[in-house]
Amino acid sequence: MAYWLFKSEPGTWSWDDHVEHGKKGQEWDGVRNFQARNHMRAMKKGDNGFFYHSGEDKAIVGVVEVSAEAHPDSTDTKWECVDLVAIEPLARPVSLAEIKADPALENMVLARNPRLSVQPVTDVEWKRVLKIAEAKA
DNA sequence: GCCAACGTTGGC
DNA sequence: GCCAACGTTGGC
Repeated sequence: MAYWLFKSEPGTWSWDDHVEHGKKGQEWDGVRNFQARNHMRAMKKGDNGFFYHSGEDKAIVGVVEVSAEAHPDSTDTKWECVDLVAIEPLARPVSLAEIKADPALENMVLARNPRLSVQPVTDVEWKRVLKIAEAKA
């Protein structure tokens, strides 16, 4: 099982928007970046990911699951996307500042390159973020 | 194939 | 609202 992180502006597409789509899944469309696309191609059905809000929130807010592997983006078939289902919100959002302040997470892609819209997350980082959320909930 | 210019993103 | 960083594009 691999872990990922999906970044979105809440004004454009928020966690709440995603939850409303329920269990049928939702295309993670609009990605126009080669690195991000490569990460999506590597995803397998059942992989988990974090949902991160950029802009005002700057925090990881929820957990999603890959419900369909990479396929052409219906908004632009030259690109590809995966489908995601919202699983559950974190016990409490974990902010970018907290991630940067945690020595165990300082090498997270999110801290080093916040502009990449789809990122890999290691097992260690995944567990650490969940622990922080639960510890301070 | 390289490199400069440009546009976009996102944190501050 | 500003500025720095990054990725992409296009000219050579």
